[in-house]
Amino acid sequence: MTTTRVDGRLVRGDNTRRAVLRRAVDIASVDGLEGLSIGRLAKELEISKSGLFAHFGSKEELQLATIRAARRIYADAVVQPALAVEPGLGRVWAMTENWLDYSQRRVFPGGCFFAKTSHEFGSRPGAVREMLATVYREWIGLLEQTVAEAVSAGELDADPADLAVELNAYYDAANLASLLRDDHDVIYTQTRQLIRSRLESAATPEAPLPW
Amino acid sequence: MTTTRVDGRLVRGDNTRRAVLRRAVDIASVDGLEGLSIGRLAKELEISKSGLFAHFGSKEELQLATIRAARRIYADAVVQPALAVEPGLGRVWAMTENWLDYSQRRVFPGGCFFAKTSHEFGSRPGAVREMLATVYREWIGLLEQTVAEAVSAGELDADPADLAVELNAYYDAANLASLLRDDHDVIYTQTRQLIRSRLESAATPEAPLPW
DNA sequence: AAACTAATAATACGATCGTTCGGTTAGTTA
DNA sequence: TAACTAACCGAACGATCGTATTATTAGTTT
Repeated sequence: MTTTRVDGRLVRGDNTRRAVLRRAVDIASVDGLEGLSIGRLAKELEISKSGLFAHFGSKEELQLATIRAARRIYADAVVQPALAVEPGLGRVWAMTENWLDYSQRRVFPGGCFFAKTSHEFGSRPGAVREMLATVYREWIGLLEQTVAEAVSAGELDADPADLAVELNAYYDAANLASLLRDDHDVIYTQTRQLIRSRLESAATPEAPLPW
Repeated sequence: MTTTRVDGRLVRGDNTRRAVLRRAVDIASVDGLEGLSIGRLAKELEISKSGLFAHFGSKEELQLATIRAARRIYADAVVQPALAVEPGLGRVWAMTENWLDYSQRRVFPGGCFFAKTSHEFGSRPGAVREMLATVYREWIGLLEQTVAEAVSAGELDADPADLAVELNAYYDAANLASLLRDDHDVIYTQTRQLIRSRLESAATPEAPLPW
């Protein structure tokens, strides 16, 4: 068996690391970054606890790596497909559709990974909270910029910072409702309609409506 | 020393129970209902672990009792003062002010107890999730009814179920932002303004604006 | 083939978890 | 005062937690 080297790392070890993190994000989305225990993770993957541990060096490093892995999955599911749509109201709507799909399809089995973990660590000082806060600011900033492009294009008339916060509020509310209620279709359908209404009230007469 | 009896329970034991739950809601709002450990709770209160445990019989019962205790505190802080305001747009606004104050004043040190624990247990089947789901439905129902009263009074023109969901979305978004950002004043001021705007857009011309 | 390195494993550590059991204290009732 | 009960405590249980140490395997390099 041959292995190649990437950035001085053996591919064998990197595959393990990837498998660990793929499982880790799923576990954490259900049981949190604290409920994500090293022993359980090793048992489910059928590898040794100490071998797994060696990849990260500490629980906190595992948690940080898990957040980075979740961020990549999130970027692939929500952000990148929206960036393929040209700037303007269409992209704002694409971001909305992608986000609600991401929550509804359960890209993470426990719903939005970041809603879950941000609430878990939001009032616990430390590196984990700092990273989650950074991801939060990144995301709101991206949403704000997306709205700002639509304003520049003359398709929306709104304060980008305000509308970004509002859109994000709708997203998270739908995600939380889906955790506590059984009628998921109702929730996401209602949320889509509410956001359409909100965007219509901010759209200029010339704006082509993307729905 | 004399003790009296209430509902067949000695007051001595009930005082202990109350003290335990008062501390429990604070811990859970920061570290979650799972991070709420019996040993830690006993140590902080300087009582024995087994004596504390005997009051509840199981960890899950402690968690359920903690949710009930938090619900009472929430009712006192948010709901009851709003019910003192006469039905209509004024009461809707009172609910909003009380909620944002409840979050901002940190009635629970970790922010909204229910945002925290609902995210923690939302994807974990069991009695705890069921109780949190019930509290959620209660709360949204109350909000919806409050809006409906304002509609009946001719002060708002909106679908009560929709507007209730929207208001709750704004509340939770402010709470989460306050967990991840440092500029709390900005967050709550912005949220108040956003909700005022939303309510003005739904208010009838005759409605007296309560702000 | 020998030397070397990265990846993984075996084992054990002290701490803490929820829970159980048996005893002790405090206070009521007969 | 004696009997009784509710409240509380001390100690221990098996399990699991994160982490450290030491060994072994797999694969590369010379």
